[in-house]
Amino acid sequence: MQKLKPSTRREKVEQKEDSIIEAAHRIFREKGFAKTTMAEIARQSGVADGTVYLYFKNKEALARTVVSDFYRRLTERAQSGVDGLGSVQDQLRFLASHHMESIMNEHRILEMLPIVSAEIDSYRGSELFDLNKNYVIIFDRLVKVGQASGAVKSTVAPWILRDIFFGSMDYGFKTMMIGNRRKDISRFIDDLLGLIIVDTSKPNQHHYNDGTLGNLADRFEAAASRLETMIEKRAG
Amino acid sequence: MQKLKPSTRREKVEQKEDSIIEAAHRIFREKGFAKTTMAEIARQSGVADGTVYLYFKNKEALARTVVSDFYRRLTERAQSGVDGLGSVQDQLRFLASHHMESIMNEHRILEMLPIVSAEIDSYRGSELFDLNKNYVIIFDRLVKVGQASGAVKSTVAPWILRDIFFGSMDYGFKTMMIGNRRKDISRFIDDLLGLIIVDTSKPNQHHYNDGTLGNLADRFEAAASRLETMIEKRAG
DNA sequence: AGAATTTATGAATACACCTCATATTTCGAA
DNA sequence: TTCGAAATATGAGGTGTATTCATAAATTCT
Repeated sequence: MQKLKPSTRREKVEQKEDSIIEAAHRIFREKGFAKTTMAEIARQSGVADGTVYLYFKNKEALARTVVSDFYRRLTERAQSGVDGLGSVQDQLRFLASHHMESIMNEHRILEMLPIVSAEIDSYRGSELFDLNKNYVIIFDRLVKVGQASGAVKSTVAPWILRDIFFGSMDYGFKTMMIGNRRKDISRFIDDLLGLIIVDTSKPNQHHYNDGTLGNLADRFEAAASRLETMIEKRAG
Repeated sequence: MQKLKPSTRREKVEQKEDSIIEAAHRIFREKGFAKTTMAEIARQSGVADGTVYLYFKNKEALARTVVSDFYRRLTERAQSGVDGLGSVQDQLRFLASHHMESIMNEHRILEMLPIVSAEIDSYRGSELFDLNKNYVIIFDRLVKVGQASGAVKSTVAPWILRDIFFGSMDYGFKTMMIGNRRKDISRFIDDLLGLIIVDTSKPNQHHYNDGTLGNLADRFEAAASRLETMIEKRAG
């Protein structure tokens, strides 16, 4: 399981730790927390049962490390993806797609979050709390910019928008998993963003539902456009 | 733990089963699935360890019963609460408040859902799946009525609205739990409903022909949405 | 090289779920 | 009321898995 020949002792130790984390991630991801045994992790890491406990206090701590690493990767990919895009709309869309894809691939890892978060009391200030915060702050920053430019609804508090954004997706993916409707994901993301973003074509309107004639016309055109797109797709 | 003197044998047996479920619910609710032991449940029910297994196949089945009962109570209270209200807006608001309150009081029970739902494959068609369906259908019905009358946004597919509604709350409650912000709940519900409901300040929801332009747009969008659904169905 | 320290091992322990041989209770027929 | 069969209850023991710890091996230091 080890990749390269280690030169220093420290490297050797770290490489062993990595091989344990790797095996743990693989098995947790496949079978979830309860059905994963420490013996299997030890076997796949190529170490003895007891050795795992030299690196991790217990099964929960090991799982916590795996979840932490998941969050780090998630954040890293999200940030670098967002950085490559120009408009807030595109950035939010990327963030949503990326989040959806990630939780679908690793939902077993995400399901371990309540298990490894111990008591909610002590969750605050924990490493996991910070990692989650670090991740969602990417969304917060986009919303801040978006609200300033009028691209994102200003009628809703940013932290509430954040809960709606991530909460909807975490829940929606389950629905789509169960219903075998992976193809509905992009529709889901479109609709979700539609509730948050003011108007993709006119980024200066503050209220979607302001009842003015101009807004009415915009909404009419948007609806017509959706129908056109759909009918075109059927034809071509 | 038993409440009244049983008269028939059947009653006695059922009362014992109830006392086990009661104890299980109390302890699961307090400590969650993993930290709850069957021995403790047996002790608090006033039966021997082995007796619990005469009533439930294993710990998971017992937990499943507890979760099922939770859903039944949840649905019952939600439906009767909704029935006593007149406008769709009020009904949705009640549903949201009731859901929030329930998951805050029994989040440990809700957290057991993935544990007791076995494999996602077999979840479909299971008792729990049906119970969940029965619960969320209350929302679906309100949305259907609301979209027809223009009180609820018609730009978003009902099943997506449902995921957004429940998903946002399930996620948001955690944020507010952690942040000790119970007082923000009503603000949260207001903002969430604001995204779904077309216009809160106009409670004359029963008639779609209120003559405002905003309502006109809603009616157009509702029609477009119906067309979308129709075309989609024809294609699939 | 040899001592000291770090790291690794896997048999033994602890603990929780669950089973099952046995005991008790219930209930209807004699 | 008594007796026997069926239903129900018991808790000691089996099983599986997390975790520990006495011992061994490997590494570093002198």
